[in-house]
Amino acid sequence: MTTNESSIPTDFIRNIINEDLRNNKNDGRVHTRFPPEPNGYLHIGHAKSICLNFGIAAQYNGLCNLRFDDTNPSKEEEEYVQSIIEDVRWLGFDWDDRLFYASDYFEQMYEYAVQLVKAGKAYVDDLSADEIKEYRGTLTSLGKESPYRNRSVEENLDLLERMRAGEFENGSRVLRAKIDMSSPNLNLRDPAMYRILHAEHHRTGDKWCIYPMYDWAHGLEDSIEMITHSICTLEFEDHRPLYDWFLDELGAYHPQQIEFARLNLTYTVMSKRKLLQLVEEGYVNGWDDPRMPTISGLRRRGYTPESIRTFCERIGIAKTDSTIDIALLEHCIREDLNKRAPRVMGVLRPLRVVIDNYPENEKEELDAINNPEDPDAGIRKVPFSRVIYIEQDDFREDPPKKFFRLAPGREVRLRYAYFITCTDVVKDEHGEIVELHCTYDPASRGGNSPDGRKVKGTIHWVSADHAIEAEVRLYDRLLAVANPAGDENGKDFKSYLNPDSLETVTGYVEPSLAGAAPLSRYQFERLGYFCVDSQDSTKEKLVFNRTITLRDSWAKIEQKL
RNA sequence: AGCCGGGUAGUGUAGUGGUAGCACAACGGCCUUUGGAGCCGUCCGCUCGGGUUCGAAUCCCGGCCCGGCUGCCA
Repeated sequence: MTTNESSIPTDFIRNIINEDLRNNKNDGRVHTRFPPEPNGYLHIGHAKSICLNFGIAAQYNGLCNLRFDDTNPSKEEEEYVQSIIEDVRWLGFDWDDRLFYASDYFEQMYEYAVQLVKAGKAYVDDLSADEIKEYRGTLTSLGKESPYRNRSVEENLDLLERMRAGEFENGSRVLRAKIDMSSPNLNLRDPAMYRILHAEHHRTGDKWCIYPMYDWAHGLEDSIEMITHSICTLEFEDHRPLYDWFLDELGAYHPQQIEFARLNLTYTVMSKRKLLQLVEEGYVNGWDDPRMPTISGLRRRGYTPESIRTFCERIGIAKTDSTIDIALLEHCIREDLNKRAPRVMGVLRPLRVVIDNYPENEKEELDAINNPEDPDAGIRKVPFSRVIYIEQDDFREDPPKKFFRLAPGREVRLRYAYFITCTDVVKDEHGEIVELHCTYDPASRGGNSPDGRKVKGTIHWVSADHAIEAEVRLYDRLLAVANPAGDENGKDFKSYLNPDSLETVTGYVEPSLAGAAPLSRYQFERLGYFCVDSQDSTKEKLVFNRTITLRDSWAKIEQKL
């Protein structure tokens, strides 16, 4: 991909890399990696990490690997592998032939483990999980050594071999690093390196029944791939001494681990556990539900890769725990789509309007500009006729102050069409407005006013006879509060789900939209940006997802009235 | 409580010894055939107390506050 390097703001990680480059550390190489565990779908928080790692590689003329950290077969699945590959690629990044799997290194890791055992730095422990926990001590009390801690190298080697051979049951033994049971850093109190897990691995099948723990595996993966800067999130800060210990004891190539703060977004939950819960308990329709903060959800919602990358650039990188205002994400997609999305007209909540002085059975084609932000986008024809639909919101029988749209006796402009004046309001037996009668000024064709008279409002419309019916899904924030994970009141995040996060309406769109391709994006003038649904839209029945509304300054004015 | 990390406008983020910049948000105005977009402007900040220095957001000491850590998860 092309990266405008000068536009990338600096941050403490790039500062470290600059310094390393100055000192010719790693012979001037920059090599990062994005190492997801294939146990869920990628979300916008991962995008931050992806943009960081791939972005740094691009900026410094380095490389970035895509590596699956598949060390726990009980949680990982091939489905996730595929979705992750698709999502990273969609975001615009490329790893050439450097797609790796931690599981490809299992043999090498085992050999390293044998090396550590031989050096007297690791041992097989027969303690149960509960006992190990007990022996570990607490944040304030020291741990104590396992009675198995001082087995001979020969015995450890034999036991480790038999662990691998499958002689023992799940949980009956672990291989532990022999470090320091009294370390104030709990991670250093003889951490487990291998656990016994008789489980089918999605790539290695039943070849292994012992699997490496994260701390043991991750540094080795980085080392094997000759990573220079191993960037991870803050919660691994306490693990860095362990990362360093393993690599130092082994005398292996030693990348530098650097931690940064993960992304939090207002009105959003980000943990895989919570997202999984939303999917499994049916609060949303799958991982790619357009309300989900997953990459696949954002894609289906209509977000562009560019907008997500811009967002990731603007939020910055630091070590401070922070929560980004979702308004920034929304700003980024509006900004991008404003430049590129073709404009069309669509009416979501139709109100029938009959233009009494317009001839029946007549139809004319009016010119409409495809994108005022892009002169090259050209123009298109929009059909106009005697009966049209306008938005219910664009008419008020009793208009409040500053309401510029249609009202009895008032004149407005129909976008690209004519000036019309409302002459009559038709209601049903419940007093609901069902139809408007208007007259039009033939001299105002195209929306111009030859006599120079001004109208305050311009509204959108579609021709009733020519418009296409479409299902439109109006999305709003999934969560109703800014900090749903806050738990201040001890409430579960699900109690903050927004009951109105999805409203489905049947609307009418102009005929130029016939056959619109899945995932194509449009601005419905005055309403917002909409994207053709990738799953449910067909030639016969269009389905649109609302990506985001336009900024609505009338709503603000109205609020203050 | 022990260890580790962090505190710069409302929210984020630059600035690493020369007196604080950017983005979003908010607010006001201009403009407009989208109450969109754009343009202009306004508001708002260095966690506190000492110290070093001609000079401190930056260095030192102490306090306060926030986050992470007691999986055979990652």
